[in-house]
Amino acid sequence: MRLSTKGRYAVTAMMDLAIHDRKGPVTLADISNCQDISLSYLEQLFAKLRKNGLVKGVRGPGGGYRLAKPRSDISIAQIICAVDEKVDATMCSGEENCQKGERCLTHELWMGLSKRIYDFLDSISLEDFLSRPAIQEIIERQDGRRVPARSDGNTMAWADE
Amino acid sequence: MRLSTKGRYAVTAMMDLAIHDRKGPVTLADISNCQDISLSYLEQLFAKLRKNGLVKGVRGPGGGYRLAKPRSDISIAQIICAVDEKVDATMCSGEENCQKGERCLTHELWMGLSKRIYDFLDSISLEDFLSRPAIQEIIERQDGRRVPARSDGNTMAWADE
DNA sequence: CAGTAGCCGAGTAAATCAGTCAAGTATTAT
DNA sequence: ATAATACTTGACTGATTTACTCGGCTACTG
Repeated sequence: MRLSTKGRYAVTAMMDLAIHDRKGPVTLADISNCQDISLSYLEQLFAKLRKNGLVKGVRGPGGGYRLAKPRSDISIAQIICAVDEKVDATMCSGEENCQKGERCLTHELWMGLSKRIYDFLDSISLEDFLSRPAIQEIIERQDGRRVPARSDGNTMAWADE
Repeated sequence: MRLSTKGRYAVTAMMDLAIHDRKGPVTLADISNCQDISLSYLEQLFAKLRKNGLVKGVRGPGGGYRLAKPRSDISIAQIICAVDEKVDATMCSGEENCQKGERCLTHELWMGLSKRIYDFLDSISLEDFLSRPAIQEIIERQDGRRVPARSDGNTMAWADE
């Protein structure tokens, strides 16, 4: 399992989505604004998240993305694996011929290690993180930056151009 | 903290070093043979490991590398951080102005997450891994591939050229 | 049917990875 | 001392990944 900034972007976006999921679909444009992630990059990430059954796309006006499962059923590990697509940690891809036909030191070492990291990340759900008080504060502050309520009639999407 | 193949190479090499450290300095050429890692790449990794006080270089004939500390005092986390050099997980590098002067969601999220991963990896020492039975087997098998005992008088360094 | 918003693919600059090559310098055995 | 050993340093490279843009398409809603 690889742990890179790519995974962080995905987790952050999923957090944002989880926070606002109750009020209906969330647009990528909103997430892009709030979390400062490029819209097109988000599209790529969400394409993978969708293929892995973590989110559902809702098309048309008023559409956006929704979580495909309850917050508590989505772990950090699932998100990272979805965008990294290379779950495999060993270079011998599961076979044990990595070193001249035999199992290498790395095999035992990294298999065990990455399994434990995976288990750890898999034990943390979106729900777990959202319930932390420090997170709650940030959520409230960021809400100010969000596009005003949709039913308001004026989305102001064009306003700053 | 980043988790990539680079870190794995470093950990594997350190494992190999830890295994044979008792018999005196270990050459990078030996590690290169046993673990199938490019010699020049090992040189780069060990330069960083040395700067971070994890290994000591011993020059001259019969030289090589030694652990700078007891096996039990070297954690997986230390090794990975040494070669990745970017311990920092947030993009705002510890400052909290990542998002237009304020703290971003990522900040809380990833700081907590990467701290827990770090703590986890930091709780595993080289000693811990070496004591595992499955590892012991591999060590014994790999020893056959090693350059014959040094005091033998015939290093055969030129033999296969 | 017009507009919103997801969907898809090609393309790209920059960074990182994994490795090579070449020229050193320090140490030790003889 | 001198040669051999072995670490040290730096420049350089191809491949891959990251993060991102652009352009066009499709499905859906009001």
